[in-house]
Amino acid sequence: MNRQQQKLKTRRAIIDAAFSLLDDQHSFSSISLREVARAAGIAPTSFYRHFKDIDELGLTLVDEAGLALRQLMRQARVRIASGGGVISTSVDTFMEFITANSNVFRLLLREHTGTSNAFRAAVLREIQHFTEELTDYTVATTGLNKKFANLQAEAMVKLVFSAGAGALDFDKIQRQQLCERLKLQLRFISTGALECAKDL
Amino acid sequence: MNRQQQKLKTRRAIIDAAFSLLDDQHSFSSISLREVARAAGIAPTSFYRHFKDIDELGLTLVDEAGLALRQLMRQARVRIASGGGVISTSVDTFMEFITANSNVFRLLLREHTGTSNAFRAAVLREIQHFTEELTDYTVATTGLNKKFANLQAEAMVKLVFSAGAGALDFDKIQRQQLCERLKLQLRFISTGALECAKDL
DNA sequence: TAAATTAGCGTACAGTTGTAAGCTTAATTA
DNA sequence: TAATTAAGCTTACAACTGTACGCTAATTTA
Repeated sequence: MNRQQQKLKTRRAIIDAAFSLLDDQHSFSSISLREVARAAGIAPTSFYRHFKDIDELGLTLVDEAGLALRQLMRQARVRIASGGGVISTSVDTFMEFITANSNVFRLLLREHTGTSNAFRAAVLREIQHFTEELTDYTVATTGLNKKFANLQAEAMVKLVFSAGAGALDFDKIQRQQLCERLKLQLRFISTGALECAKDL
Repeated sequence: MNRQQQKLKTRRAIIDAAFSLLDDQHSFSSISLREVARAAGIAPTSFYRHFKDIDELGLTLVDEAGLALRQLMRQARVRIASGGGVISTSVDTFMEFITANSNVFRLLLREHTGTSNAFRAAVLREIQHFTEELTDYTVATTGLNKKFANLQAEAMVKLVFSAGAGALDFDKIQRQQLCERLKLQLRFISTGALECAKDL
């Protein structure tokens, strides 16, 4: 095995270990460097061969989480193209994501309101990215003016994330109900934005 | 001084100390029992004369934060009664609150997505309380059916809290812009809910 | 007044943390 | 092949954590 390959492999082990340590009871800020090292199967001090400190690892996790989110969006777009309502399909795709990757979503959720400026900024970037793409989509498909489309997209993303946060504590049936409520609320927003645009 | 009075005074000192230690860089889970004791001017072990453990203190903080929030609602209602738009007045009142009590709001925001089930449940209760009151208000003033009024209220509260989270990192001018955007988004929801109710 | 209660303190201890220093060993380079 | 590089290890240390135990002193109760 290559030296570079080995290093990448260990780096991956560290990242995977960190993700595996996150659950409903453990946030990133609550896990220690030593815990991560233990889970990754390396000595505590070896950690420094890969990351300057635990925060640098954290930012890497946020980046990876953002990447997963963007892939999710692409998946949703493919599904929409092959039939099904925009709102319904997007919400379903999102809910599938947080069910399969709850720890990844939890990370974004917590660091969004966390104690590190850098983390908050990183999560915010990902969310804004999400919002921008939705804005463009809305302008293209509905012809709503850009400002309103952006307001609508922002409100929708916030609502979806908020619902996602709630879904983490729910079982399957409760999630189903949550989804239906969310879809109606998103319908309120899209209908309201369109109606308000008339009054300009 | 009474023994009971003295005990209450110390208890208050602990609670105030805990609140004072919260800021953008320090969440409740990141502060230690010893830090709180130090800030309250008591010995670490004396802490246990007042709280079973640090979590019991945390729940007390959440309760107090919820109380402050409910008082805020009453204040908003008084303001609405004496003229001014419902949405505009509520948003302004809310923003004044998080400006003056940012640490209190930060606590709710973080524990809402935190690692303790008890904390999350406690914050959720406060938010639901908030939502219920808004639902009743909406039914009474607009005649919207209860289900839609509840969906509308929930969406609005989520959006307001989400905007509040963003406001914490903003300066005065940015907050002003945020407020205007938020008000428009709330308008979308109220208009949309009304419009969607027609289609029943 | 005597006895009981209790808020608060000091000491102590075992466990955990981040990380500095230097060694080993295997891959890379010259 | 010999010299260099570097990933990972072991050991070590000071700082901090929560909390058990027993004492003191002052208030409350009998």
